[in-house]
Amino acid sequence: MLDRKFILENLDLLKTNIANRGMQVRLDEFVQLEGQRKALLQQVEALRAEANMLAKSSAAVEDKRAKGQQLKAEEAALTEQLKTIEAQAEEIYLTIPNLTAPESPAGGEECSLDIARGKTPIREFDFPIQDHITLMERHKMLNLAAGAKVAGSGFYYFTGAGALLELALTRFALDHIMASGYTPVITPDLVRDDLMVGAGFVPRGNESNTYRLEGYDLNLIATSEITLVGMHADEVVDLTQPIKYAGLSHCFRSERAHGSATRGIYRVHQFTKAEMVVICKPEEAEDFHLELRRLEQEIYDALEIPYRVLEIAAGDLGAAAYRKFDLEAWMPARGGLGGWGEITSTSNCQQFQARRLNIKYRDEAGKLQYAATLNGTAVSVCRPIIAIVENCQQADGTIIMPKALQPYLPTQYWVLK
RNA sequence: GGAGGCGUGGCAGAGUGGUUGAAUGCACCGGUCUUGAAAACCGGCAAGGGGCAACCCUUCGUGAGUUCAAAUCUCACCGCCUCCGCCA
Repeated sequence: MLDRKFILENLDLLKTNIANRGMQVRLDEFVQLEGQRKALLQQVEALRAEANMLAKSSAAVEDKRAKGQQLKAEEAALTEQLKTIEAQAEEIYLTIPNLTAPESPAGGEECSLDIARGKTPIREFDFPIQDHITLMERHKMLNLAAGAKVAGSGFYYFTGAGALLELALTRFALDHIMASGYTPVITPDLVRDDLMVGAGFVPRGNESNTYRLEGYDLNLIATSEITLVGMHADEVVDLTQPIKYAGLSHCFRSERAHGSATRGIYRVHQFTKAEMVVICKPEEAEDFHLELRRLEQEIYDALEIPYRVLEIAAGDLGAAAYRKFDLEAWMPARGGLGGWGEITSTSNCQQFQARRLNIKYRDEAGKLQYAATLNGTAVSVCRPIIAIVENCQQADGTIIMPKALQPYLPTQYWVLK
């Protein structure tokens, strides 16, 4: 969230920003409610001040009692009104998005800019190619039918080389980012409602893309970003050195897949992900955002997967993101003719998330400031697997694993025959 | 699962109905001293909100309640610790 005062003092800026993001926010109503809230708050506080003074005074107890009870009744009535107004204002407040970087183009998804390419060129195939489902089933790496039987559509089993490939990918990614000072962390896969909201996710209602546990104040996490950032909620953290995590967790998303571009394991309800999170001083955030993007590019260059880098348009940014880069891998069989598919995403949330979660640090002057938070995907397992098996397939149906994964795979899995 | 105990400022730790937003120590900031540092000594130091300001309001795990008045009493919830039971 943004600072309340900042919002009220920069309404035009906010309105332009909301328009650029293609969002609907009841900003005028918010301003009106805030006005009412402050007026009521002042009345309530005046009554409380009077009651406090009375309680501390040396008046006779009987007088105190009579006057005090009267003040308390007045205060209770006004407080009731105040709570209603506050709740209404809060509801809108939570929908106000972060500001947007000047680099982010206005407009929706189609306005995102293709700004860079990976080192690996797109391969020309001189034989009819197969999609990841066919390839993985052939090599007994994937069992979609069993996933559907046991947990429903959108679930799957990784077997044999598939299972080992998940482990190899995550371990490779962790090693790579650990070398840049990221601490590996295995987090809970469940999280309480308040931290979910704090991180910017919606646990309930139509807009929710996440699972909630019936009877518990708990949700399956959509990303370990939630638990990694939530780890420091309500804390004053030491940012002499930035906090850098390499999180490993399962991720759960309830969104439904449809269309040929999402066949197989492109969009699933559960996947394993190695995630990078940085908590730093706001003035360092831009640099770390570039570091996260660089690490992502290094990982997919090493895996020899062709990709492009997108500067994400305002309309496709999450509410918390100030700026976002996506890496999209070339998936040769996607949608039949091949296509780009998102494999990573890195966002600079500036102080937006930290303000919600109350994560602060002490600056050089000793003052408390909100920290900046950033996140980026290292490896979100399913989609890179699609890219690897489709890009590395041979005319005879064998798959040659990227060299970078060899240290993480038994030798008999270096080439899947 | 049974029994008991605890949850106070960045940390440790006093405080059981009214002048306690909270003793004390550590940490931190400023100063004296010192060639410099340390030590010692002096002073400052919770957060959030409202107000031009004086100043006011809120916060002692969370929520509800009792009272003119709650860190302090009651209830519920959350978390932590100890012992017993159960068990990898």
